[in-house]
Amino acid sequence: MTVRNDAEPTQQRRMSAVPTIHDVAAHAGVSPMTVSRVLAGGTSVRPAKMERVLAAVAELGYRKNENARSLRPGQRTGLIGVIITNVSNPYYAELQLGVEEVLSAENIRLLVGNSGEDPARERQLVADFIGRHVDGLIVVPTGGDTSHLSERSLGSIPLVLASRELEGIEADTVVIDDVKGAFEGTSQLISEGHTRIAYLGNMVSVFTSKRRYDGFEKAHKDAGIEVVPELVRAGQRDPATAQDAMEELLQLPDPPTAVFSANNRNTIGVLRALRSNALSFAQPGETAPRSDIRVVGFDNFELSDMMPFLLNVIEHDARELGRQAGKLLVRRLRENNNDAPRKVQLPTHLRI
Amino acid sequence: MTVRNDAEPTQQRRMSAVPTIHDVAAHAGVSPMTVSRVLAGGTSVRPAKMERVLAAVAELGYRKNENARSLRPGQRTGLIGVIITNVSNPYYAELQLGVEEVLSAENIRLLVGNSGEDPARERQLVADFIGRHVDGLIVVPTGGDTSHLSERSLGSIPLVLASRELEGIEADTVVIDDVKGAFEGTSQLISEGHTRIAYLGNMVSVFTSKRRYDGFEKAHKDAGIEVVPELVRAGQRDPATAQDAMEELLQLPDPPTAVFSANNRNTIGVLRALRSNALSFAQPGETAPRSDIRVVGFDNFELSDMMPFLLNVIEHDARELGRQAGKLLVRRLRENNNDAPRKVQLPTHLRI
DNA sequence: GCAGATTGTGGTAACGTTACCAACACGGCT
DNA sequence: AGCCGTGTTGGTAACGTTACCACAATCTGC
Repeated sequence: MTVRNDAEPTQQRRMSAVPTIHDVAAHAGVSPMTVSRVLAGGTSVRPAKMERVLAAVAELGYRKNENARSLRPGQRTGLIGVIITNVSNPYYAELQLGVEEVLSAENIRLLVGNSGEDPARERQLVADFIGRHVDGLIVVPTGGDTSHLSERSLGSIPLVLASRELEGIEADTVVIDDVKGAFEGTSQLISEGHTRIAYLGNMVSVFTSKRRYDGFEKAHKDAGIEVVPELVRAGQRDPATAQDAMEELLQLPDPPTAVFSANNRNTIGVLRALRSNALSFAQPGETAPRSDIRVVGFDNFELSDMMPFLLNVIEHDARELGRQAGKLLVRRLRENNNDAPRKVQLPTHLRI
Repeated sequence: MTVRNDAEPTQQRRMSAVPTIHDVAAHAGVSPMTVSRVLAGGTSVRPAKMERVLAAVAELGYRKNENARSLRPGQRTGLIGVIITNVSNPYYAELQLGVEEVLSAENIRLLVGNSGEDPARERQLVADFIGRHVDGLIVVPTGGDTSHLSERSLGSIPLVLASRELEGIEADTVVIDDVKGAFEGTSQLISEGHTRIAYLGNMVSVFTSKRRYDGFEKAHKDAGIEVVPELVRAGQRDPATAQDAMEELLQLPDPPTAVFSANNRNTIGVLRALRSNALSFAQPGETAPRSDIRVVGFDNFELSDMMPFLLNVIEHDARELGRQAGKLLVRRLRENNNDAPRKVQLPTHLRI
């Protein structure tokens, strides 16, 4: 039965603070090492002592201090950093949920940060997460300067890029098949006879936007028609600016007959513009607004099926994207290997 | 000019791993203490050395190891745990964003976990976060057993409850004025002449659900009418089950003429049920479904204004709720005081 | 009943950091 | 010249944990 020489302060601390392995050891009358062994799996510990230790753990409500544990060489923190551009976009909230689903099964916790599409903020978050010694990073990159995500900067911390690739960065990546999705959506419009199709999307500097525009363009090319330059509006990041852009398009002398919208923020803006346009021309007594403008939008979103206009969405599974990103990271962590980066591309589906 | 006796392994580590304060010290030709002082604010350090240290920090890309730092007594981790019930509900995603907005300004990072309304999972997350020595907790509690959130269990870790209170737990709390909101929404329906008003919501064991039901009931009482028991459906947690419940109500011999829905998940289910009902009775050629059933729903949600039926929502600001929760926690951390728990109640607004 | 193998246990050190104390240099003062 | 304060610097220890080693306790086989 050992007695700590500094039993007094420990006694005091126990009142308010988290118990340490020393407290458990003293309580069970063993050394801290024995406690550590019991918690590590209980090999080479006499059953009687093991029981005493477990009782002490339960009684004190002891939990390993993960921060102290991870300080020892070769130990992991059990933390990963997740940087998304904006959780308030339900698409990224789903992504976060998918990541958590996979990683919490591995008993890994998430440090979450929103970059808000700001490269400086992303860089700051990465630096902070490295300082906290995360075991890995899952990032939806904003693009621009990527040096903070380079192998030189991250050292041995595995990185998974989600939703967007980055030129010059070799890392596991999960993306969706933007080009094909946009191609199919646009082709649908063309097959219905439309030739003046508007495009609304984010800045082309964003990976997915560029790819979706490429698919939009390819569909035109394959059909032997040309994209109409004055109907292309890129740079809208939220429904409000998208609505403005769409209202502008509707004012044109020769407005588009169909719209391809490259993400859910833009689609919602388009629908709002169409409704305000339809209402301003509505007959008295007519309650349901109508519009003859066909809309196809990338990304599904909640209630897309309840919209008052005909709308087709190119749907894909954001939660699955998060799950896949999580799985790629877990695989890196488990195998600890230097395999070539893996690329996963998830399918899209045009919902009619 | 000191030279580390173990320069060899450090040299090797620097290739792949994160540099330590010793590496910086060696690089700048000073002791680790001087580096620490420079980074702590640079008091009592000769400008020349300070410059050398800062240069070394920049060159090596050194970042404090926050885990090691927080191990010292009296030091904080700069981490707080955020437990929400489900990020895929945009309401809670907004809440998370509001929390982050306030805490990232304080240079505090978020450990985020989803409880999925499962008390056991919540308990597990709390235990884990305590093990990581978070400086504080912001929790949307699921209810049920609350012992893991008791002062005895948390010790000195400050807790802020968001969106829901807990009986028997004394903690800073931010809620919205559920009772008043539900009262106003229901009163609106009653003032329009409705007397057979359905109620759809989550289980009454959930704090907000109970309060919203209370407001619903109070509006009836004040108007001198009675709640119709067979029109009350509680326990739907997602749109699908809410839709089922609403379809059931529509099948009743004497169906409701109005619906009060206690949260956005239920409102969406109600609208889906109304639409499928309207479509099944639609005349050939009629494209816009109609419904005579009046709906008022708690929580605003994106596109609520674009629904094909008349709908009033009781809106409130989830991001502001998150911000307030963050501010309450920051205040506790800063003042380190034992003030009585503060309660903040945010207003709702019936959108007509 | 004893040597030797085997298992169970504790001490020590180290992970990266910083509070505290001691030591040092340097200038100004008697 | 010697003393003392001020300002700057480094050594040491501790935070809570666990790998490694050494030793104690127990169990085999003769």
